[in-house]
Amino acid sequence: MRSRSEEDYLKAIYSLSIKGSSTSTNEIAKALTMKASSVTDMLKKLADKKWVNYIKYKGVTLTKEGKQIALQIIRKHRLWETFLVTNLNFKWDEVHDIAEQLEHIDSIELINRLDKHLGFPKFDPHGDPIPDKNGKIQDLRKSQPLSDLKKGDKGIIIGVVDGTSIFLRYLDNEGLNLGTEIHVAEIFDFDFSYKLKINNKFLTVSERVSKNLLIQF
Amino acid sequence: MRSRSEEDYLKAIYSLSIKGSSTSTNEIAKALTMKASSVTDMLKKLADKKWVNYIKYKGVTLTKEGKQIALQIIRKHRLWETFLVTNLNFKWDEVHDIAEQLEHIDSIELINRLDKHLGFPKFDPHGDPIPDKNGKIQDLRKSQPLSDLKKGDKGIIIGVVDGTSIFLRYLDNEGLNLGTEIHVAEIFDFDFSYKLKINNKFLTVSERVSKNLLIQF
DNA sequence: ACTTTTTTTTAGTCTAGTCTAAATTAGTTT
DNA sequence: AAACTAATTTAGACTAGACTAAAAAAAAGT
Repeated sequence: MRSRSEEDYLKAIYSLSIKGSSTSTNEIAKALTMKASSVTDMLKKLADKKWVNYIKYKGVTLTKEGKQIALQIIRKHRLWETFLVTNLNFKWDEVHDIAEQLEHIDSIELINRLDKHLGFPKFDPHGDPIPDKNGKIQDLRKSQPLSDLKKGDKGIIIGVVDGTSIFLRYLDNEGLNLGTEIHVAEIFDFDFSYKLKINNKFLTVSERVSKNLLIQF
Repeated sequence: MRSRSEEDYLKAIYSLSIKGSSTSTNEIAKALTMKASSVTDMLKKLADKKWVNYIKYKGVTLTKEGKQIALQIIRKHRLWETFLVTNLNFKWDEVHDIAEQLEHIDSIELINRLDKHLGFPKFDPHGDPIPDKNGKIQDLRKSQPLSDLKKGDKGIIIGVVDGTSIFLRYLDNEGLNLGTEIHVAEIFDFDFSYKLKINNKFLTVSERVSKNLLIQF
């Protein structure tokens, strides 16, 4: 059995090792808002359980088993987020904290049935890929920021680069939801803002927004 | 904030006070498979938080606030059970352990939306009433055990008296699901077994079963 | 009413997971 | 390479929530 705390650490280590391979004590501490000394303690426990490779002062990596556990937690998190948005009509910026709790519910059968119920989605409402029951992640969906599109291009919104709450709320307000089809009507050279055509209405967004919105390739 | 442990105690005390009003330390210990000394410790903490009225050696009752909390946990438990059975196709005997975890997820918004999604059900798959968001419980559904019916009577299965796993599995196997309409074709005097007509098929059940099945009035 | 049994509480111990403060190691600068 | 700085670990303390064993109170039996 795994404690909730152990799962939080494994997930954090996984996320941090996406960029570089090895992760430092301080990085983990910051990610979990804990003190470095607490992290050291836990890393020893995780190493005893063979979920991480840990060498004093040298940082930490996940073992195969540790990575598999992390992927299953991420799978649960993203499936629950999908459920909350598509079945319970939550906005995509409201679901994170609830999914953070639901991801620790312990039942493989539950999560496989939820997966089926949702139609085996490959991406969550933020556009992040959902690992399958074996931990396999679909090749990243081909996408580019809106700012790479040219006048006349079309595409579908499939995610965001920076998922902060304020930004997601803005998108929601403007009707820029996941799955919305957009059409670049105009690009204004002087400030690189984009005039979009969406369902026969026009909307102009700033350069900043255009760099943050991911459009299906 | 409440810990999972505190919630488990409040729920147990609520369930035990359905019959008698006051509950003893030993009863709680047995219900939670803990030692009496652990229960005493926790009762003091719950009393400090004004969730129970506790007098040494004299047993314990819930305060208004404590009862309200217990009802909300029961509400969550039963709504999740309903979700698992009606949306994810679990059998009614498979859902208890999972609901036991889900009932501690902390989000009022989540549970209200789940309630709406399920169509504001008044009873869970076991036939137990679901408290509403104010903790109100609908008057118990009028029901009687099958053993009270006479030859020729009709009714709908709405619950069970004893919800042990073996029994529920038996029912499932025989096609005796919640909501199934039954018709008493014959009662055999020599052993009080019941011959039922269900969707034009016949099925005989023992006296024991007939006392355990609740039929809508 | 006195003794025995049962129930409940107290006192002290243990573990997981956090913290602070001090010590150690690694990295960087001169 | 010595000295300083930053990162990491160690040592020791704390809390919640469980436990065991012993003491105290209540209930039951004679």
